[in-house]
Amino acid sequence: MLTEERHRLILDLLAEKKVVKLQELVEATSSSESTIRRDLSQLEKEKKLRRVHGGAALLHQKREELSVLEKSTKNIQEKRMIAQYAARFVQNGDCIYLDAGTTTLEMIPYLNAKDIVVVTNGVTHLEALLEKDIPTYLLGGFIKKKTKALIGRGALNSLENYSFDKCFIGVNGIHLEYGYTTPDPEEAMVKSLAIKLSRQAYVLADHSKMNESTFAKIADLQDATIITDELDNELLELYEAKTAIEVVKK
Amino acid sequence: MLTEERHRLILDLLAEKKVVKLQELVEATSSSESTIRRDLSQLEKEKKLRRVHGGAALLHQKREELSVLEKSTKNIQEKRMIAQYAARFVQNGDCIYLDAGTTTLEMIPYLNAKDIVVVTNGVTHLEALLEKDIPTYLLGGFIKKKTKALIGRGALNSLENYSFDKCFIGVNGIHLEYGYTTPDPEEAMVKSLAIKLSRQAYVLADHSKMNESTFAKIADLQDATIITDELDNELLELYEAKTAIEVVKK
DNA sequence: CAAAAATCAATCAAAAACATTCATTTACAA
DNA sequence: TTGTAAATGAATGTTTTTGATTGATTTTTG
Repeated sequence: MLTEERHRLILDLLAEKKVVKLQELVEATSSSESTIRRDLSQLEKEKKLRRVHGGAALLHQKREELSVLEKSTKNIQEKRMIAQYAARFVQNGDCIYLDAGTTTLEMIPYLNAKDIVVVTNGVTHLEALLEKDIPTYLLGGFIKKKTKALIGRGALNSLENYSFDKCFIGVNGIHLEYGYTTPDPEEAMVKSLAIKLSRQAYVLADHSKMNESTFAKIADLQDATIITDELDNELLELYEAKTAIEVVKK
Repeated sequence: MLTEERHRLILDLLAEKKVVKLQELVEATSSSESTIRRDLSQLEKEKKLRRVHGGAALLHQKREELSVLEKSTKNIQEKRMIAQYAARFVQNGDCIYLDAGTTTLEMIPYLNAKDIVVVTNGVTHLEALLEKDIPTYLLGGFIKKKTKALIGRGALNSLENYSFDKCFIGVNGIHLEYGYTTPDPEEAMVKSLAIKLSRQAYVLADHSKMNESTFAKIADLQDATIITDELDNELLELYEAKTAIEVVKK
């Protein structure tokens, strides 16, 4: 393949996709990494594109990713730990429901079981899921602007058509007496139904959510297995008396 | 083979392929490398082409890259023109369905009617819709990776719960005999149902789609109003005999 | 924070493509 | 036919391109 051809192909692919990985280009052109790197360097010199770690991007590009990055730096370590732990429960062939929310979003990179199918109400989850080539179904319904979660009657109707091996739900409060809670009743209904439709339900929450309760109840403690990252022994015993609980070690 | 002949052949091949390898020319002309090199040098001097390592390329490859950009920009402008025109049909209080696809996506910035509600199967439409603070419902269903459109039984089920004042559908073919068509049958079903559920349906397509047909039929011509950007008078009359059609002026 | 993995730049030798030269062939007019 | 100029193809040494390798750097992971 001619240099000229490669350059053209690279720019075309880039125009189409906004960002391209080096490996994709290696595949698309059947040439070596070295060659592609040289191409990218040259094209960058010619101001045709911008190199980024792992590939290349269009010159003038939005910084959506940046804002996502900024947003997620805070509790991310803890959430990722929980997410990674939770992802281990997913087995080959499982049909799982992934609740909207950052913790469940973090699970996706660790979903390495084969032949799984994912249903979710989180629009933000889509990109990551498709990136991993996981067949994905989205619930219908009303879009909640702030969280980009699908809620309402449409979401419940959609959900009723499925049943799951496992579901993974993010919550805002876990409380010995009040069970699992979240601030938005509409979201609570979706989470609640997802739990009912699953053979096994997992609730993901970092330690700041323990012994807290918020407005809308999702389910009773015993309806799900808790996955969290910290809990002193005294409380652990109290919770263990009521339901299964997994505490992820740091 | 005559020199003149060879030169003509080279230029023809080049015009067709944009880039041509020296070896290809050697084969095509049954002459030696040296000869072809001389030809290329000469033609370059005459500004008929540009030599590149390994062969030759069209002279204004750079400009042509631009023109690819221009072309896509032009296409976008046509699409935007159609989209802007279509957006005028949306009135205060309307419930509308926006089909997935780039043309309907372009409509969103022009949706300035008040109190409208939008239902869509295009995940990519979401951001723009929320940006404009338009209450939005998403269909459920399976996510088609390439287009990020929601399709399949889930989408149809979701769709059945609604009915619309107007729907705006992108198509790949408009044909006097075969009606509206699109390549993917799954998408066709969704589009078809949306049209059935709407009091008034609009089909958006630039002129390149006119008199074309693709695999899967969506609906008959008379089931929707066509909005396009170019059509000679003769054809216009033929179409007008069958359905309403709006031709957007440049 | 440290280890592991991925990505990167720099270097080098092999392969491909190059310009140049020269002997031979071809075209064509004398 | 013959002379001459243009065109051709082969041979030469040079330059460019390429893919592999190395160790450095960045990013991800635990």
